[in-house]
Amino acid sequence: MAMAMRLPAISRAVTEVASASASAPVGLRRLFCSNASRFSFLSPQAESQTPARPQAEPSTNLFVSGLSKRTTSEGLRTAFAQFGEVADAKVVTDRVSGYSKGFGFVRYATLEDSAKGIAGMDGKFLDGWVIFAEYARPREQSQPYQPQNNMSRPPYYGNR
DNA sequence: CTTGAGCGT
Repeated sequence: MAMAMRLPAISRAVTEVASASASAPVGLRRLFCSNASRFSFLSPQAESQTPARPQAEPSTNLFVSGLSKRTTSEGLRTAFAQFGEVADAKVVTDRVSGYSKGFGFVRYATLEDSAKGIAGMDGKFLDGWVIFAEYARPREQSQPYQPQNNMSRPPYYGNR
């Protein structure tokens, strides 16, 4: 009775690992599959079909995630500067508390440097955490601060 | 103020 529970529990765990690898972000997926997906001659369709998580096109700007919440913008710049000229490095912090959100951005001076930065830093350790570096998606809103929530509707307190 | 899977006030 008690022994019979063990085997299903194991196979369930295996299934969960497999599905986690399938639904994980591209950076995280490298943990499970490494570069094996590059050799996709066994399943040629996998290459032509758009994966669930499309990668951003190459840019000088890098999205870096998996950061320790103790990693600062200066630490980020120092780590990535080994592989190229860093024009800007920024750990994203909560506006009110000021604490790191665990990801950030690194902008290199050139596309060549940003490619070397990904190659050199993606999957590496920084402050005790495995970090992921990939090309950043273009920002959704433009440069000056604009609240994404439409609070523009004036308050209305009834008559008069 | 350190334990998340995340694209910037």
